[in-house]
Amino acid sequence: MMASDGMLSLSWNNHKATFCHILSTLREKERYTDVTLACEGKFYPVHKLVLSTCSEYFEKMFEHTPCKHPVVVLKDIKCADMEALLSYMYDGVVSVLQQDLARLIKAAELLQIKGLAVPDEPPLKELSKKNAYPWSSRDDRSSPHPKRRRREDMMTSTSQGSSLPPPESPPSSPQHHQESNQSWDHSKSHSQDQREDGVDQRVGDPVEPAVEFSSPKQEASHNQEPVDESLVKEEVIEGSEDNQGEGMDSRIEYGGMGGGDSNTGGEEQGSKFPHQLDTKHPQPLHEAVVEALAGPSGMQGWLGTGELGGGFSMLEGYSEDGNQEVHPASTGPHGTQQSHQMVGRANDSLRSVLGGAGKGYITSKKKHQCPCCFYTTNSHSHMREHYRTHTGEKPFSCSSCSYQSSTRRDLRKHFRVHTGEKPYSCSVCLYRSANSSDLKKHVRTHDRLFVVSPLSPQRKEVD
DNA sequence: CAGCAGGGGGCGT
DNA sequence: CGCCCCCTGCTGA
Repeated sequence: MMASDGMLSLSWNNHKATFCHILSTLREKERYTDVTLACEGKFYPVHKLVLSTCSEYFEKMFEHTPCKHPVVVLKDIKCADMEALLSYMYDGVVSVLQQDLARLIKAAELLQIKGLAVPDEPPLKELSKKNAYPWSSRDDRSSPHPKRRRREDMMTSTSQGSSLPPPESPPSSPQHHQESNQSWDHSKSHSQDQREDGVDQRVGDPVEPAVEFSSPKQEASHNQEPVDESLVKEEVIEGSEDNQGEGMDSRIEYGGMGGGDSNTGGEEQGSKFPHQLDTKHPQPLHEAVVEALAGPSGMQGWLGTGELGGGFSMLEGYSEDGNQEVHPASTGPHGTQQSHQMVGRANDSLRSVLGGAGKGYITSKKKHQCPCCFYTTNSHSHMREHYRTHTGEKPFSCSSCSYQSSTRRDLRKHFRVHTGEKPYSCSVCLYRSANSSDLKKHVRTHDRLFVVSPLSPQRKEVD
């Protein structure tokens, strides 16, 4: 306490600690929370104030979000990382396994968490000298900021001098932590429903009712076996209200053939903030990601090439509908298949990227980045279609058999099997095909038998 | 080799 | 968004 001219300066000795403690307590009790972060199906009611204070990204997001209690769905951020980051933001400290550090940093950079991804006190001198975000340059990656380095040192050292209890330590296997927190999830989900205003701010879709997030998740959590976790995860992230629209006409009636089960499949609309994120991350998180790939991430097997897609907008909200009911056509352990499919598709996608086929996936700046793989496209509808390869969603059902497809096109193509329609006919023989590709394949057989003389359009048999 | 299916890109509306 | 074209892989005759 200092006094001068009769004025007393009252100092609250442990103000910071108390303040942080109160904030954490408020968060624990979900008091005054005004934003909910949704991550891997978990919901984190938090305070805009804290997020805005700790992240310019969130600050900007809330600036553009008039909604009272938005729900921000963060895709491709592990809930363990999210919890760690929240602990970091609320407590100023977080414990992280060394093997999870790179991934955490990556998440922090995506969210522009001050002190982890960006300096909490930007060096003004450097700002004037270099660009506005010197910490985001590649050069800077090679030499982490003092803040991060200090934190790394702290985290790698066993003596964590913090009096604060360690946060939920990120599990070695990110696929399993979800179980351990399920009861918590449910409480969060229920609290979610208690919010007075139901307008959600979703990364992928700014205006979606909250119930669309929580209900499918709970249903999935209750009904699915642990083995379906990957599937559950997909469901949780996804909303479902648009399902209705597409699902209604998903079963196409061809030639008046019988109806069938109504499918409530569908998809969601485009995203808004991912683009913002892109613009705010002009530099790809290459190094951090590569770092992360060296870790225990399940993606390392196929991400390990270090070849990253252009935008790499992790928060691209390509969540589709939450209706993942197992259709009769889908036999076998769906969840397990799904997991395998995820890897397989990812490999396919990677092959596409690396093989490239001259498409320029890597270098071109495409708008939409699949959150599950490297696939990028300029077309939102193509992305939704592609995303179904990860979710396994097949909203289009054949009215004559149990066939289901992820696209209307495939269903139409399939239905020719029933109708016998073969619109593609060979100009050389009487061959007809229901599939244009098959016709092309067939024509190639002719090409092997005939050559066309440049002087005469007539084909000559060669052998 | 044909049939079927999955998946990506381009283009018009 | 829907449609179309394309390529590819798998399977069975």
